[in-house]
Amino acid sequence: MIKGKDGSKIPRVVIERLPRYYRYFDWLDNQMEKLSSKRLGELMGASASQIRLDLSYFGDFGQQGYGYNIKKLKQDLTNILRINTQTNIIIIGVGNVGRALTRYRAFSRAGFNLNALFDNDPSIIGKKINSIKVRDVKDLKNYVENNDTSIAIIAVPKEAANEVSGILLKSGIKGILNFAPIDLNLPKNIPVENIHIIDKILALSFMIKKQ
Amino acid sequence: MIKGKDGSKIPRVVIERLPRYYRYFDWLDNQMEKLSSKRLGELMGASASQIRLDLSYFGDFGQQGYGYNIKKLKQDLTNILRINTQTNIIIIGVGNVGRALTRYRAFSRAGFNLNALFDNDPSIIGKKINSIKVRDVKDLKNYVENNDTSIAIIAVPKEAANEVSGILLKSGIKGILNFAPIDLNLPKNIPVENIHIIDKILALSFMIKKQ
DNA sequence: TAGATTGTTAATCGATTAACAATC
DNA sequence: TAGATTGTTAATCGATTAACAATC
Repeated sequence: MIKGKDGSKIPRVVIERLPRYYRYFDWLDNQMEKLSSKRLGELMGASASQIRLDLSYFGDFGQQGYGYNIKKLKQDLTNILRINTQTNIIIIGVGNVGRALTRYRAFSRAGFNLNALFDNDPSIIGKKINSIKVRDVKDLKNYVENNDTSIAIIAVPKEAANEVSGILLKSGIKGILNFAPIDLNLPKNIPVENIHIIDKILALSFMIKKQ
Repeated sequence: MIKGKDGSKIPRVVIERLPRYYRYFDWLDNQMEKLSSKRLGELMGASASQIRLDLSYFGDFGQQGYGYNIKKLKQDLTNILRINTQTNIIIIGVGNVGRALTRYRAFSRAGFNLNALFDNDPSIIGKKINSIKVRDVKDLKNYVENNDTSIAIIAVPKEAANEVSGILLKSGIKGILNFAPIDLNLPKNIPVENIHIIDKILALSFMIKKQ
């Protein structure tokens, strides 16, 4: 269980809102010095109460009568989200999506080091994509066991996703970002975030129809 | 406001779960004939109550003492999510992410027709990507006004995202799938789904740290 | 000091789960 | 018929918002 400043459980919805706060403070930095939860709420489309309660899980960042110092809070969020720490990541599956992520600059800007790529296609194993060698997925377990790796990004077809996630689990991976359109069958102590592109566009499609 | 079978409001969380139900029924089809909400709940990691209540917003699909017929419910979800209808989509921004989406087969499998691409880079305007011509973003408004277009996918840098979404709004787009790491400033009657990859991996990074 | 604004607790709202009559 | 399972209403749980004492 994930605990906040006083040992209380932090709701997952709050954790998932944290990067959004970071985005706002990053944007506001160098524009102004401070702002209140009321003002930030107007900018974000959230209530001032929610902002104060969300942030209070992580620390006492504000000051009565003043508000939040932007530079300071941005720095605190940088630490909380480990943006200032190098985090080693790997990608499994260098098809369409995996290949695009290889070139995704935002990862390195946020402190994520892409260290290895894996695939099962003999025609690309051994080649380099964006100067990173594509390894055989057969070597995945051995690689993760012997190289510090925090997060694995799964970008394989859905038919292969559970086999890959099983290998990652056994190898001691710490977290998984899953792009395969399937729910991974993993114990709930290993954090998983899903990016189901098709689910999003289908929900959109439904909302349009009924509008 | 989006209304269900008896005119009641359908919560957004329920709409966003709908594609997931579709995935399960698609997967179960040809494996078995029927299943109960209890059994489906075990498979999905959800409560039987939630499944029955979620589905009841859209219709009476089950039968007492029997459960849900898989083929029938899959077909019903296909209609509800318009998977059987052609939906015209366009992509704005053919950088890293936009280009990958151009080759994303799952879109056409779910009934989405990618009809046009837009960018502002003179060196790619006029060229073809995956046999679709890249148009000048200056022609975006004119294109959307004169060609039936339901959904626009924004894959431009965050600095350009709000300008693009403003043009789309004025042109009468029906829904937006946004990949830019910024919150679009749009009236709330136009449905938007965000895919913030960096937010997801940062949340994961936090969860790992505190584990 | 007076005004502003925090962090936190209490009240409210909305979503999830439990219970059950209806009925296949 | 008896057992199973639905759709729906009521109870519970969790998240959001409102209120306010503390204090810069």
